Amino acid sequence: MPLKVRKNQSPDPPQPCMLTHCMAVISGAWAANVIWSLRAGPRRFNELRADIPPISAKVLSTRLSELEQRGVLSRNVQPTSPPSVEYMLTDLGGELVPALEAIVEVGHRLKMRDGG
Amino acid sequence: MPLKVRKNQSPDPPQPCMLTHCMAVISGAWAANVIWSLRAGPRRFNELRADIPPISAKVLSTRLSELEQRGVLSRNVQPTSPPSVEYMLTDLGGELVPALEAIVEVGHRLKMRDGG
DNA sequence: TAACCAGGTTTCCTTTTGGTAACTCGATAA
DNA sequence: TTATCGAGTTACCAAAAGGAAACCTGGTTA
Repeated sequence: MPLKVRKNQSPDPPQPCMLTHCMAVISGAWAANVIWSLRAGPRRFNELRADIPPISAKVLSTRLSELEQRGVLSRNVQPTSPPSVEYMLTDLGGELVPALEAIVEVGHRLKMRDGG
Repeated sequence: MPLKVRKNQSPDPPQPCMLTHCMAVISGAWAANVIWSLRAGPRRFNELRADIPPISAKVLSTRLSELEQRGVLSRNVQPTSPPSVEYMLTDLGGELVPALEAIVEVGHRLKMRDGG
């Protein structure tokens, strides 16, 4: 007879929806790094490029508008000349920081395990 | 004069390396969901497919071998007939669970914000 | 002896992604 | 009047990733 699919303690909805939803926010290339860079305060476009060396202007720009649109960060144009633009985490974005810290924690152990 | 790139409190190495490293583990399609499904105990291949309906056999299979190779989960063949295969989190994999819980937390608020 | 089971793998195709490099804009400095 | 700056955008391209569906294996059951 076919094996039974055992009940799992964790019902699929609603948790994994949230998981999927939030993973979508931090999954794009460099998205987590952008948030990480902003956790210590506001940064300008070119500062972020310097923080995250391999990122291209195109991808950074894409990522910033996605994150802004999702309410994770805010974009503030300073009326200087030339205008400079500062990005900073919103309250919501700030809530991602502990999650990323937990991820960094695990990063350490993964590193120890397969890289010395 | 050109704007200065301000020092950020967070040095780029070594933290974002860890972040990038660990994000790579949980970034593949459905990787986080697989870990989430396993957090309550071992599951078989077809159980995982049932837990995560839109996942294809190919992607699940790919994801499982990546996660095994990275030491996040273990694969145990039961000598039954036909043999059944159980996957479960390793200790290392278990350490990802709090990180995912933090992410789910934020998922809730993101949902409230842009979806009601 | 034909069909079914678990647990995959293979093939093929489409979509998504990210990278490079060149270009834009309005304002200011040389 | 030409170059420079910050902050992007655009066009183009290559690679990677994911989905669908068919196939495989060895043992079992109808």
